[in-house]
Amino acid sequence: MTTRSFLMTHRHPRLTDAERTALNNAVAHVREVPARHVLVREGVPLSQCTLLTRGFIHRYKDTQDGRRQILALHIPGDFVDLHSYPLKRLEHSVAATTDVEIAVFPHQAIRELTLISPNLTELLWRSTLIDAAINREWLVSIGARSAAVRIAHLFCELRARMERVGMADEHGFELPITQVDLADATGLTPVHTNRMVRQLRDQKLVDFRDRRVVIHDLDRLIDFAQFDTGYLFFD
Amino acid sequence: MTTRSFLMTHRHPRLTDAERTALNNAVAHVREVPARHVLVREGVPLSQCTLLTRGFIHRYKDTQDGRRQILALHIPGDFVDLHSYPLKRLEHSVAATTDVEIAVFPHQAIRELTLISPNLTELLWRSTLIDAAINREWLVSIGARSAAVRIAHLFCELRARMERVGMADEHGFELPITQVDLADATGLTPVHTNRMVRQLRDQKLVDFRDRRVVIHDLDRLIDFAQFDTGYLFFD
DNA sequence: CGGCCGATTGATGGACATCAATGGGAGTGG
DNA sequence: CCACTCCCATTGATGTCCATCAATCGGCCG
Repeated sequence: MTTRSFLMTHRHPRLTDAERTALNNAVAHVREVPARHVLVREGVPLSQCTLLTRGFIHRYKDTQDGRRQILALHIPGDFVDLHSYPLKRLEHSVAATTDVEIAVFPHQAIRELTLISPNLTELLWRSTLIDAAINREWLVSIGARSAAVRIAHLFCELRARMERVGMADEHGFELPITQVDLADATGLTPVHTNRMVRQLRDQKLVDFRDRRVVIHDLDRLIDFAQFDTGYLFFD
Repeated sequence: MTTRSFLMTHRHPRLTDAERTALNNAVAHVREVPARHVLVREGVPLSQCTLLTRGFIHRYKDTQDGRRQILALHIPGDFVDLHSYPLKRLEHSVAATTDVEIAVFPHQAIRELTLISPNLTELLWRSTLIDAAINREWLVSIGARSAAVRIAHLFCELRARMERVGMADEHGFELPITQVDLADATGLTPVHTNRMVRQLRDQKLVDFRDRRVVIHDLDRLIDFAQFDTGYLFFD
């Protein structure tokens, strides 16, 4: 499977063909993992990274009192835990949200990439920082936005990211996560999440049902959600 | 001033003397900036990074409805916006919380460092990722912890980080920020923040007053705050 | 068919927000 | 040296958003 292009490298026209090839060759193997499987457990020393090629993955942290905070939702094309390369371990866990297919990059292979190409290194570094920018936007959402806006904002973000990899258009996208997941991502209870989802539906802003997000009027949703793509660094 | 060691490189014994020197030589100049001065505005193209050498800096984002979410608090020794190097711009703003002294690193100088030393590159990369880990812990705090615990947790974090640079001990530390800042960092209103600060004081867990955090029993505070240093990657 | 999970809805409670006012300390100008 | 102002801390009263508790329903699967 190493003949296949795992990374959306067309987004990075500055990469040379050699760099592109090296990147694809860094994949040790491809693996399928069933939904809910925990890929990485908090604190465990790691020696490889995961690129998601199919399905959804989330990163999360459990608190002492039994709550779960989802820190990130990943879509195909995302380097889920590239930050484990410089950090050596993660301070959170990683799990498959749905059945997934992943490409495994040994840390050693990434190290070799960084040795041959500062350019590629910067690309990878940048990728981990865009993840961090998304973390910060979620911080703004949870800290300063109302429940309904928070949910709408997340839908906008996921739509924008998924559109980028051809999995969404202005009318919506498949989102195979539960309302419980959505609640854990937005810092709300499942019950209140359900009510807010209903409210957004009633207001005809966005309809999340049957694992699918349907958008009636994207501009109106974006306006409601106070959404600005800037933090996704699509440039 | 380039003879002075700006980075806490003793924390990274793997660096060679040459690397250490190169890092220190990458400083273009040192500058003083008064409290409240905005160092970086959201979205503006950047060509340099800032290392904080004295005082406090915060990173924040203003929302449409006039709220401010503080995304990070920085203490001396922190590379405040190193992520602007791979990202070229920031999606948030950066401001001096107090009067500060900063060391300026041109992106070009950082680029040269990355060309001569993959080792150093990884150190810098790692530094930006630890910042991201802190972002995520704040996400857990705001999303899943009560107001009082949230505040206590932030005090624990700052204490641990400041102890590392000799600015705190088990009994407390100077924290020259206002309750309004604390509120904006924790996603609470200043009024409720004030009540929680008082409650923490009454419970003799931690006393934040007169720009100083006084801790009676650190173990008890850590326990109350559900604080675990793991995410700070002190290893 | 029974059991389980996720979605849904109602009733109630509580944590935190909002509104409003006072007080104190620091800086400024008369 | 004393008003005056401004910012920050503080407190009370009230309101509301979201949490909690509890129950039902539907679909899926063994």
